[in-house]
Amino acid sequence: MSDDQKPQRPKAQPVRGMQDFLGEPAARFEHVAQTFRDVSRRFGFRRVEVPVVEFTHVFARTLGETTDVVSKEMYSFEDRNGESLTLRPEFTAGICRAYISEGWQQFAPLKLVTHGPLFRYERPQKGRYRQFHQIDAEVIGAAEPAADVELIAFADLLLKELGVQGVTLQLNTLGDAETRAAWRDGLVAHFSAHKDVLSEESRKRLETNPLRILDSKEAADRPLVEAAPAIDAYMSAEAGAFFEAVQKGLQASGVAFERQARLVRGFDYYRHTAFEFVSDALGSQATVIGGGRYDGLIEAMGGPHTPAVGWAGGIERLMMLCSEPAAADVEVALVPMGEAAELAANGLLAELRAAGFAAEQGWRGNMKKRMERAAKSGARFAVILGDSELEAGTVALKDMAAGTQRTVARADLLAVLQAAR
RNA sequence: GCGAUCGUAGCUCAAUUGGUUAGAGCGCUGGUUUGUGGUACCAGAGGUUGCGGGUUCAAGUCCCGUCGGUCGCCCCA
Repeated sequence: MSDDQKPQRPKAQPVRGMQDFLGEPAARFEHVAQTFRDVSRRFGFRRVEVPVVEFTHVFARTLGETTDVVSKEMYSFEDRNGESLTLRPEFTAGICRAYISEGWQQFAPLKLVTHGPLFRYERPQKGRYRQFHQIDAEVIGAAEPAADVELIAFADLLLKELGVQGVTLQLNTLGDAETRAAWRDGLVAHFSAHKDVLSEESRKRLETNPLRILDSKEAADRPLVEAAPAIDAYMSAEAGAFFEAVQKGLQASGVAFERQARLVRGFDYYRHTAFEFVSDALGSQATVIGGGRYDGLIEAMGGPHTPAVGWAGGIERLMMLCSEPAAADVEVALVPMGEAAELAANGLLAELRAAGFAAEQGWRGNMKKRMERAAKSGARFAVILGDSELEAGTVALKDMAAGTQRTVARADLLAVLQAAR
């Protein structure tokens, strides 16, 4: 690998579409993840960990082998055995694979959350990176509409806790298998009858994925889409009752939503509930959290018939929308002067940290430098410790915001800080 | 995969129709003050102008290529 013949070293640069975070963006990232963990705990969801890499067919099968999603947009490569592996482009397929592999049906119904990096081999652009991050929630093994309600209420509360403004929940149903099939046929008939007016892309979709014509961006398709039959005309009694139950449950939970009859999911293992939390602040990449019921997926992957529902949300997008977190990393900064004080500072730090304080000391520089660093760290208090304080068994406690300073007995410091908390 | 656009200090940007030694602010380091930060003043470090080639007496500036960023198209699980 390293070629010491050549003086030219490779540039230190990230792989295309991958990014490094430090400081404010890193804090926002952590804030989203932290809030997600907290809200998921309140809803009784358990953390699940699954691999970042799976055999390519795990994703290829669920996405449809022939689409260029598979051929072009998955981050795939061969390992040393010539086995085709893929960096996960989404969470659901891997979690379902684990559910089958590990026999997790014994725990059903399972309420699971996870978050972490995902990968898609696309040209990066605004809001889309090759490595990106999502939060994810799934309920596996529950056919009840109550599961959909709880899952959506979870997302709703999360967005509220994050302080995300201007988001609306759009809700639709894709019905059960028969309803969906009948609707699909109805749509194909409708669009085929007006094929000549249809945009070129939508004409292609007519063959591959007719439901997707409904969210075509082409202005030319608008009137046709408006005139297209809604699913309601094809709804079976069971599917209608299910959708009704979800809507009533949301209303009872105080979750606001609006019916969006053109909201669809492309793949045919999706059933019933489909929803998206859509922001008006993000341009074309408007969805912040999207999900739905995928009762057919686990069976399609070779497992037992298992109803399931889930959602995922992009952390980077949520970062852009949430109110900025208050970044107070350090509470107490120690400013020791001289070797003896530096040594003594270690004991103080240990005591403070054991008591739950975020505390640190500057490692270098004269007093001025250390005070500067203390100020930059955002610490509320500076604890100044020099030879005279050591002798007297005291410290100087400075309130950084007020600029006031007083002498405190070393033995009382912890109590004084706790009182000020 | 296709298209547009941009690459100058760690960051944000200057630099006359091509014309001396490529500048500023912020940040960083040190000092004014070897015991006091968030405000002041002084000084310093930091650049092969992304990389390679070409045109020219002369290229940060013009041309070609290449790599990278950004935005869009395709796609969006």
